[in-house]
Amino acid sequence: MQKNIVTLEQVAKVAGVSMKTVSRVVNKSPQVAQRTRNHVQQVIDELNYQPNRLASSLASGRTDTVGVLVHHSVQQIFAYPFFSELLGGISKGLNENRYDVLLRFMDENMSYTELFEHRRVDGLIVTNAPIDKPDEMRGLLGIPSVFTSRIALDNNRSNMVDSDFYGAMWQTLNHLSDFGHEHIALMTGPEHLAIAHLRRAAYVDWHHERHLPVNDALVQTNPLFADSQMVRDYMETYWLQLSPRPTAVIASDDVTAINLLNQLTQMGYIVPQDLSVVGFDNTMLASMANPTLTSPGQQSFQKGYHAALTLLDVIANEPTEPVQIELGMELVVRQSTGPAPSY
Amino acid sequence: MQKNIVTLEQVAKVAGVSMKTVSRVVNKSPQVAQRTRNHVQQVIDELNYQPNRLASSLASGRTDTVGVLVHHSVQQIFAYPFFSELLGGISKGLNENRYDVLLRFMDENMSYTELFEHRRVDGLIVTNAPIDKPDEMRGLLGIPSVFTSRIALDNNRSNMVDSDFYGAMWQTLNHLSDFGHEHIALMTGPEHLAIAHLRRAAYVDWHHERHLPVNDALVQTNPLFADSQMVRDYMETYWLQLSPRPTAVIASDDVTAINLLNQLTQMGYIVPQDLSVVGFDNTMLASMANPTLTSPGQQSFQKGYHAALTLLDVIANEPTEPVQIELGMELVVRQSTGPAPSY
DNA sequence: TAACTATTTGACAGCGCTGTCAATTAGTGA
DNA sequence: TCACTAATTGACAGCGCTGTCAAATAGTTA
Repeated sequence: MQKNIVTLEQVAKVAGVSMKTVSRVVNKSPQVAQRTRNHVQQVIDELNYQPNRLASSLASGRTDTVGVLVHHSVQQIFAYPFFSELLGGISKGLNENRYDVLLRFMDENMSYTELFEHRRVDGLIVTNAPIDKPDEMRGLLGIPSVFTSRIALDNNRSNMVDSDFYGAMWQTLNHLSDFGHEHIALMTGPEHLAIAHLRRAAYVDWHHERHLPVNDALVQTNPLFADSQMVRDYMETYWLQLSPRPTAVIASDDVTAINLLNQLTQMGYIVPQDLSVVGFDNTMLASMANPTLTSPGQQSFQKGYHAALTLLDVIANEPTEPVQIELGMELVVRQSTGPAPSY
Repeated sequence: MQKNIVTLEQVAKVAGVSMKTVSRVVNKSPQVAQRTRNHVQQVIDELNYQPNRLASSLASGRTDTVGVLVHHSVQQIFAYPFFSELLGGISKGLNENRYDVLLRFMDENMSYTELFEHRRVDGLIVTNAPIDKPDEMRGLLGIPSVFTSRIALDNNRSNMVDSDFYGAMWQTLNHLSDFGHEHIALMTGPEHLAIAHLRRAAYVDWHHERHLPVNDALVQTNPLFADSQMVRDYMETYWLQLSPRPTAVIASDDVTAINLLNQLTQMGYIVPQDLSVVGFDNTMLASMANPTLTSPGQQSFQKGYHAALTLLDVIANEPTEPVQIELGMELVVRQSTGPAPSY
């Protein structure tokens, strides 16, 4: 039942040329005489020849494939539009250059470098890199790789396409400040992601610059995509019980913010009259929420697209200096933020 | 600068055994004496040997990789949680069996079979297969493949893991009927997807069974994820202008339904008092909407998971009869549906 | 036409691994 | 200890392609 597989060699024999010439035609090498090319192409079509890409890659050392690694810490990653858009952008950037995506969801005991070391890909794009595994991440610096987030808080030599979270926090705080908010709560996200640290740093710096005191109780870590129960607990501890009560909350992400909105509604509070709520990432969810959600926007698709192009550049040119791109974020103001209530 | 690459041969030489024995150790073949295994493993570790999977695949004919093809018709596919969950399930099913995912977003001139014919994957999972390209889809039947939707309306010999859309429509209509709705509008989705036809068929059959007339004006195709403008146009044509007005709308998907909700709110109508709205797929969006959305739930993660296992089964056992699995859907009732208004 | 350059083509040795199957070694019972 | 079976191991020929580099051919100029 095994179908007869047509190889380069057979095509060459039938066409009466060398394998190398057929190879040139298949790979659209310009240095083949037009007549020869036509003739060989015809034989290829007749025999329905399909090149074996494995053999080709083995011989050439190129796979035209890029590994995309997704860190497990974000179990529900897929339910979050940000990641989907990012992957869409990566995919577009790669496809436009005839590269493919080998997708891998990392779990605890997977190696970040394996895909490359086993020669299955020419390079790696790592999303959601944790900052608590510096050794593993640094192991990637020796191979063509691009991160879509910081892998360490200090400057490092990774190729990186990231968003300006620090600036986004600053914008958000200015916006809330303009509305008269003085006690602003911040849900940073989990410690093992750089965003948590960047947000906290921006928050602290912003307050310092204005000579405002920082109330530590208002700045808390939380898991991404906190569910209703978590959000409820959070509210009860860091909103209802505190005095003075914060008048605004900056959530770690849009899902957490929306769960916050829903819990507040259920508890009989009105947003933004009783409390202003800010999301993060400005995913499609922000405009679907009710009230619609103020949220600083990450250009997720662009981020993925640039990450792809950057990696291809790194693969092709092996730059000696790390390529580090920071994409701007823009605060999109919607209904969930408003003037601070005067308690 | 080229790093010294360690090969099987070198390990064999250093360990003083044959290449084949090293190969056996690497592949965890049971037929290696324990002493030998230990010794070879030690050398492997010392030299930090990394197998070249390309060479291995070329020689063995197995890639341990599966291609996942996503049809382009759904540009925004990635912004829709359903697909993300599906991919998550596929990935889990494959990873558990040490298979990897090669992801490809199809565009007009990509071949569905290429990845397999080029020997880069052992099989294919096709999501969102269109029904208007029967030849291309049937070309896939000769190779190990699984579809996560129907590729044709008639019975066909594809391996398939699908959801019971027909049953879901039936449940939804019963639910609306219980609330007294008699004029129910249906947004089927686009013609080139099987869901549109299945929904329409269920809708018609349901009405026939009850000897109710079918008002063709109420059953309209629409693009998936219809945006605000489209939804507005739809409303103005098929709701406001019709007499009698439909009292409920079954949308093609949750995003369309939510856009519908938002437009209605903006136009000053109240859901479900003025109009009941039903989504489709019961994605995470349904519970985030306000009012929360009644929506028949596809087990998207499970669907992906089963598709993966089915494909691995097909690859391993080449069953002669097509494997066709239909997963149940369950209507999740929330706030967006209620008693029919009496105009 | 000769002499030279530019363009095309081909021979062949790998790329690094696995399948086959025969050879060797270890284990067992009498 | 011997004969026999079971468990281990190894030699070698590919898998199907590309890189290298030399050979052949075509094109150009004087």
